Amino acid sequence: MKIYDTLSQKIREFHPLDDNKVKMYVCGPTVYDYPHLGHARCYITWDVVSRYLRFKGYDVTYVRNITDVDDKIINRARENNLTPKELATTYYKEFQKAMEALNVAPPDIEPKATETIEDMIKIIKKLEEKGYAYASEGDVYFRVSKFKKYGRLGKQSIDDLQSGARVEASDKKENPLDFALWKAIKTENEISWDSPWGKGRPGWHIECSAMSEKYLGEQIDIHAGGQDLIFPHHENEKAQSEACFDKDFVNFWMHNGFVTTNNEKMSKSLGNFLTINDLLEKYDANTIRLFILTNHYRMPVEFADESLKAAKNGVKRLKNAFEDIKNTVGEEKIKEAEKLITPIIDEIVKTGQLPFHKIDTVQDIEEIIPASLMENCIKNLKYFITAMDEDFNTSKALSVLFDIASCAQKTRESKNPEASAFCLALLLKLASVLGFDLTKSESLNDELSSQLMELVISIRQKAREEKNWAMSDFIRDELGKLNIVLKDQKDKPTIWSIQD
RNA sequence: GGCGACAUGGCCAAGUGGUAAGGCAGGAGUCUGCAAAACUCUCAUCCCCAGUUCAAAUCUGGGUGUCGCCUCCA
Repeated sequence: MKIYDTLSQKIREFHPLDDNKVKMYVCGPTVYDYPHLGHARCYITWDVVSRYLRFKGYDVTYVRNITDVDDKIINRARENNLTPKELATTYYKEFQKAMEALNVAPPDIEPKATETIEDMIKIIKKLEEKGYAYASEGDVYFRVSKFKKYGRLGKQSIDDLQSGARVEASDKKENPLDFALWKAIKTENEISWDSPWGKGRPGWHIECSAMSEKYLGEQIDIHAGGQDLIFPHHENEKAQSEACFDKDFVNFWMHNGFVTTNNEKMSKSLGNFLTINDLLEKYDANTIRLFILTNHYRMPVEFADESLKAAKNGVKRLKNAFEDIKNTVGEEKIKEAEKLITPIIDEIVKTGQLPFHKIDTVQDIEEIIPASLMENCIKNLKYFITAMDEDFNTSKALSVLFDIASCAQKTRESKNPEASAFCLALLLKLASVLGFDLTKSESLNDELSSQLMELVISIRQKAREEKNWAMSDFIRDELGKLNIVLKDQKDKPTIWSIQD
């Protein structure tokens, strides 16, 4: 598979550094406010990347940190009369809640900056010993001029940066470009830790160098985050880690594009952001995910209500495939189909070939699934893999889901329940690789409501038998107002579902 | 000023030099008591100009427009 690497600005063939183990580090949020759509885009993207790498058989260790100490947290806490820890905890919980609601799988390890201070100090000390860092009035700065490769990731030359003069000049720094590894306390009662340079707290960039090394080692396969982190954050991380460990820090730097509104980046500083909570009131996790994944992860995504609505209807189509087929063939058949297709998917992912050596399995399947349909499923599966192998082309991959859904519906109509279930099983599997859950549906949460619902349906059925269309349509319309949608089926009981 | 992107149908969007995936919306039909869902059919020559080539949305050059980074940001 191929992945675009920001450093080389090229799409390169991906090979893990160590066997099939993938070490992946994603820069997590600074928890000082509600997470917004930009965060959703970012973490959905890396969620899909980690899911797909696992689907491909890689042994992924996914680390995503939480920045729980920094200027913004400290200031915001002060404004609200809270300790930084209290504020960070509040918004960390909000973040977790949002991720769960978006069906973003938790990372394997989620370290917090405040729990990694010791490790940061170790790195800073080493950098100081090696001459890459210097202490100045209790602060410690990274000596940018000593690190020759500085600026390569962000494509900035030190000269240009210096003439840019947007960096904060300070008497404490040898060079305006030098950045803080450690910041001394200014007042006695602010949050701080003891260090060889006195009481203080870490600079922003050092935490990722430390957490990455602590949980994944000195070299990692993938380091990801939003495009806005390329410079200076990732540039600085890279400088610190490589200066400290004398090794290339990261094999593939990956960065996702922004969410924009009115053609402008959605960000906290611009105040034009839409929180995930607000969004979830109107659209569900699948819809938000489809909206995001229709765009390639490196392209900007323009937020528009119309696009979300389009995504919502798209999700409905995929979910209808599941619901229609479940109602026609039953859940048992779908489970059986899942058992049939799993070894096929595994084998194609691994070898690109059908498992011909497992003759028995193939013969069993041939008796149930028509060859042409089988061929179509395999074609789609391979197309999905090819698309995702090309730097995670989710937009292309999604077209496969729609094709399989349509295929499943067609076979359902042609009354081939096994074949239909087989397509559906493939759909569910590939959808889950992209983080969709098509099986989850709104349901009535208590027994009595369900029973009443059955009663209403049977009353309407009586009316229909008596050709009392006025009554039966009235019931259907009124239920519609409650977001309950009825589907009459020929020779089968009416089915209903709750749609948001 | 430096660096990096983007410009494809009504909207969103993929596109690896050989003749435009997919989704949404729209139109026509099948099914249905009517709906809904589903199914079938239908709907573009790719910002402008020049060049390379037998052949370009895809490569080169020049425009025009939009965005991002260079300061906290996913």
